[in-house]
Order: sequence, then structure tokens, then C-alpha cells
Amino acid sequence: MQKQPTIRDVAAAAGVSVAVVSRVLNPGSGPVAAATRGRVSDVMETLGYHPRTAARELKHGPPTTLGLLLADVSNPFFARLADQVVQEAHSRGIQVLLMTTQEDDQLESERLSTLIERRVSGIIATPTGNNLEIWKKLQDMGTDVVFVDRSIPSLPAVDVVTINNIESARSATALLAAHGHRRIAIISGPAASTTGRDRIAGYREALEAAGLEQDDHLIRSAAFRGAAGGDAMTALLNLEDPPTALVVANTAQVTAVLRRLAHAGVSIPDELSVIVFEDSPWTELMTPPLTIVRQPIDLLARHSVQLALSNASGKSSGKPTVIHVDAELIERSSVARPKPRT
Amino acid sequence: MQKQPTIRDVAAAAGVSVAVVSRVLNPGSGPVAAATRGRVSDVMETLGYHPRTAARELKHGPPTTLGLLLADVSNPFFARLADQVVQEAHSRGIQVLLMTTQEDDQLESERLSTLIERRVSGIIATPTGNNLEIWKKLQDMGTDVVFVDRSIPSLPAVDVVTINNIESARSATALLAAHGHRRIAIISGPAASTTGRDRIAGYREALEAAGLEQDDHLIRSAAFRGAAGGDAMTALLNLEDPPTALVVANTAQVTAVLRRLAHAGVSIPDELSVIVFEDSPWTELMTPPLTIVRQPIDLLARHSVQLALSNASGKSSGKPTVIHVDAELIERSSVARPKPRT
DNA sequence: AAACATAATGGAACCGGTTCCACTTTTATG
DNA sequence: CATAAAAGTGGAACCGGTTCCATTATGTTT
Repeated sequence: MQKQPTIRDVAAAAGVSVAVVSRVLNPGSGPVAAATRGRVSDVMETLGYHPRTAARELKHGPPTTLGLLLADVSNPFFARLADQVVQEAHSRGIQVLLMTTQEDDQLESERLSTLIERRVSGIIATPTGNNLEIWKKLQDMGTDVVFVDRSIPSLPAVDVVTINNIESARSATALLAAHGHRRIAIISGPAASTTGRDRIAGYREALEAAGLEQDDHLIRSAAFRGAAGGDAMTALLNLEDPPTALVVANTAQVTAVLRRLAHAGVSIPDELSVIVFEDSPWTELMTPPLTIVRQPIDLLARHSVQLALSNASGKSSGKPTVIHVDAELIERSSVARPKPRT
Repeated sequence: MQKQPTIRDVAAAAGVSVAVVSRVLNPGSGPVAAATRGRVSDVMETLGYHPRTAARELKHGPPTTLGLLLADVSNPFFARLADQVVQEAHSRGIQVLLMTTQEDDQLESERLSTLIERRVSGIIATPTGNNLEIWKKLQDMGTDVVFVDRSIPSLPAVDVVTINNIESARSATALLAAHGHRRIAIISGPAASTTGRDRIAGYREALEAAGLEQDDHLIRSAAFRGAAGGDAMTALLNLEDPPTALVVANTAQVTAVLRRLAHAGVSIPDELSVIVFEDSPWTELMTPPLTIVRQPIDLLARHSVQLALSNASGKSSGKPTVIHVDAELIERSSVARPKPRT
């Protein structure tokens, strides 16, 4: 446990002033004779000197830290998003402070407080949907807030990066309709969430376009956390006139739904055609391989980081940016024509 | 973009000195009259004051930030570890700076530099195996380093939290042997990694105990990144006398291996019995459900955080702690008796 | 070689908190 | 009621960097 050398230690050892050492530390901030620079560098080396970020940030809080606020990271979608965001940030010399909310308003509020105290330059978040005042306050403070995946409609001033939810649910539903399905169900996110709402909207559009009757019993909202998806599935199976096709638009509930189907002995796609919003490698390993909606996570991450940082440098202080990226429908083998009625 | 109020603004507005405000901020650091405290709190509220972490840390770098250095977070094992670590840390009021190395020495070195400059109180890491000097330096500085999942044998002074690799590979192999398999293969991590080595050691122990002949052709090391697992699998299948059972002990390569098996049309467990080190929900959804080795990620996380913080508070500066937690073998349906020789 | 521009360096204030210590006001004790 | 002890408060130094500005060394121009 040795005490760390400070900039003054270095200055003394090198026989120069702290100002010179600081200039060596920050090339471009002022002239330093080559010889001096070399000497100072050597001293820093031998002393094992490392400038302290906390002290540096005191002057002008530099955009060196980004807050990433996700529901949780055990969900593969968020995990891969986190991975990409971290890589993207690192490639720009930015660090990422990872926080999780467990979809809990209260926790989200606490996490945001610590991010405020840290004066992070930007925040990339999947908001729970509440804490409006805090989000506003963050913006007032000049923090660049970017919502990814979801958004909060009553907060229109925030940058948003998301997939085209309406379109992706529409095309998935349309594919099922094209296979001749007439009773198509959807398990989506909470009605309060933008993803949940938009995907249901896309689903309805597709039904309408196909001239199919809409039955609200076939529309199920499940919370992101817990195993609500399984119960929704059971409810669908117990319907008097159960669906022959299903879109699982709630990524967090895909495994819960599939597990329930396996338990119930429902065979895919013979008894039920299935399309899921989930792009993990295992979807291809299932029997049968699942038809999926693939979200371009790398694009989501790249755009998010870009927005969070470009704003920071004051480039675009204009109106909020909304970026929609296209999801890709990947057809495998979990969709078939419905069995003829017996 | 409003300028943030400082502690002096609050002091002025409340008609007190900065020292008093600071005491209000840090209860227990000194006496403050109840009336004063209330007035100051009100002013902080109306001014929207938030103390700045960077300034606070200047005095005595407090153990408020933890570095989490992982290979990547797209690997579900690491993702869930990250999730648990973050939750555990948050429950103690600690923040987590997430960094990834992509298993690259150079990147690891850069990340470590950043962590040094931030003066994090502790680091939880899955080391690549190099950068010995930096790890040592970190310890000298008084940073609490905890290796999780893997370790570096030539760095015996570091705390380590890992599953009992030898035992878990041994029991998995033993299970296969008990089913009558005589040609059991293993795909493990790089020989340079402790996990790779230990699991192979456990595998060998089990073979020996079962009186089975050891064939080095059946032992394959695959890198953690990339798709090396697939190639290893192909090599095993092309053997003159291919294995009838397989342990996939490299978590990162499980999907690559399974994908190759699916491509090759190898049926599990009829042609090949399989046990994998991987505990994602989907392993149960496969056909057949996979027999797995479950790593108690929550325990790994909890112990890691505990170690990283208990040391920070100077409680145990004694010898390094090594914690082995037991993995659990969960039998499902991917193991069967070998087909009789034809 | 004088005059002046430019490069290199040092001194000191500053960022926004914490904390030591001295001083004043209450409250408790005999 | 005198007086000691405790409570409450303020002043100022300090943490470890950055940066402005003044000062000195070096180099260029005619």
C-alpha cells in the first residue's frame, strides 16, 4: 500500500514546475522543450506516476464517462447491447458506468442520482417510463440523454434509437398471414411501454391489411420481468378457439413462452407457428430452428454512443434526433401452414 | 445547459458556511443544529444541488467505484456475472465501471491503465493471463484485485473466486463413464488458462478412476473467442475411432459445437452423449434437453464483490483468499448409453 | 548588435468538495 | 448563579490536477 506520487512529486523529481508536467501530460496545451519532455516522461515512468482522473475532472468535467442504464444484463438482448456500447465507447476512449434498474422506478431514480453526481457526459438508457422530472433535469444540466430500444412519448425532447417496431411486428404478422393463418396471437411487452404498444400496432396493421378479424383475446401483454410470458401462453392455449400462429414480441419472455409450450406438448410448427423477437445463437439450434426477428444490436449501440457523444461536444444542440433502424425477419422452420380444421 | 450550483452557492443561499453544508451532506461528520440542517436541505432542494463525486473523491479516494474487467459481455456467462456483480455492488452503494478486453492482452493493459487513473478501490477480473507487472503494480497501490472464474498461477498473491473446475469436470466425465462410455472426448479452454487446464485434469482423473484408456486425440483445447469449438468438434468426428460421449467444458464454445453437430446431422444422445458447461435457459429447451454443469454465478458474484470490498476496508490484509464454489451437475436427456458396436 | 518575436518555464489561482481547529453559543452540573 | 462541558458554526488549508499570465531564455530580422 504505497502512497501514490502526485504531479508535484514528479515536478520536484524532474526539477521543473507542475505547469510543465501538466503540459507534458496534455500535449497541445502548451510548448515544452523536447529535452524537458523526455526528462519528465522518464521521471513519470520511474516513479510510476498516473494522473488521477478525479482531479482532472474537477476543472472541466470532460466527456470521459458514459452512463449505461439498463433493466438488467442477464437478458441477452441487453447484454449484447452493453457489450457493443462498451466496445464502441472504448474505441473512443470513453468509459462506461453500468447500472441496472430491474425495471424498477425507484431503483432507476437512485441510479440516475448517482449519475448526476458523477456528472457523466451522457446517458444511454432503457427507461422504465417514469421519473420524468429527473430525465428533464438531466437534460437541463446538459447531460446528453439517449433512449435506446424504448422511449417515453411524453418526453419528446430526448434522442431515441430504436428498431422500427411497428414495421417489424407488421412484417412478422404478415408472414404468418401469408401462410394462411387466420388466428394469429401476439405476446408483447407492457401496454405502457413504447415497444409493447408499437409492436401491437404493427400487428394490427398486418391483420387489417390481410383482412383478418381482430380478436383482443389474442393480444397479450406481459411484463418484461418475471415469467408472465408463460401464463400468457397458457391463457392463449386455453382459449376456446386457440391461435394457430404466434408472434412473441417480448424478447425477455421468449424462453418463458417456449418453456410453457414444451411443457404443454405443443409441437412447432405443426400445431403452432411461431416467430420470436430474439436473435441469440440458440434460436437456430432449436428443433425446429426458429424464425426470428433480428434486431441489429450493433447499429443500435453505435448510433446510441454516437448521439450521446456528438451532443456532448455540442455539435447538434438542435432538435432531438430519432433514429429508426430496420429489424430483419429471418425465416427458418418454425412457421408452416395451419393444419386444416378437423 | 445551466451552470450547476456548488456547495458555496448553497452555503450563501442558506446563510451558513460551506463547512456546515458539508456536514449536512455527510451526516456524522459533525454536529449541525436541526433547524440549520432543515434550512440547508431546503435550499439544496430548491437549488437542485447535487454534490460532485469527482470533488469528493479528491480528498480520500473512497471505495465507491469498482472495476469489472471481463472478456466480453455477449457471452451469457459473463453477462450474468456482470448482472449479479452490478446488483451486488449497487446494494452496497458501489458503482461498477464495466470494461471488456476481447481476450486481448494489449486491450487489457489499456483498460487497466484507465482503472489505475480512476483509482478504483477494487477490480474484479477474468485475466487474460498476461500483464503480470500491471497486476502486481495494482496490488502495490492497494487496489483489491479479485480474479473470478480464472486465475494466474504465477500471481499467487491475488484473491480468486472460481468453481471447483477439477471436480466439476471429473463428475461430468464420471457420469458419462458410468453410462458405459469408453471413448469420452472433452473440448476445453486454452491450455494456458487455468479453467482449461483444471477441467482437463478433472477429466483425466475420472478416466483413470474408471480405468479407461486415455487418448490425447480426444482432448481438444479451443480458444475462448472465435468459432474454434466447431473445428474441434469436426476434428473429433473425423477421428478414425470417434468418441461416443463429449464434455464441452468451454462455455464460450458451446453453441459453436452444437451448431457443428447439428450441421453434421449427429443425433444426441443416440450417436453422441453430451454434457455442456452452460446454464442458460435454452439448454432446457433443446431437443433433447441438455445435461449441464451449472455454475453458481450468483455465488461467484457475491463472493467477488465481498472480497473486493472487504479488503478495501482493510479488514483482511493477510494472505490471499481462494474461494472454490461447487458447480452442480444437472441431468437431463442428452446422455444415454452408447450404441452397441456394429 | 540592437530590437523584437517566439519558445519555454514558473507562480499562483482555481475547480468543488472535506476537514482541522478556533471561536461562540447553549446546556448541564455543582 | 458561576462555570465547565458540549454543541454549533465559520475560516482556511488541502486534495491533485489545469490554466492564465508574467517572466526569462532563445532565436530571428534588418
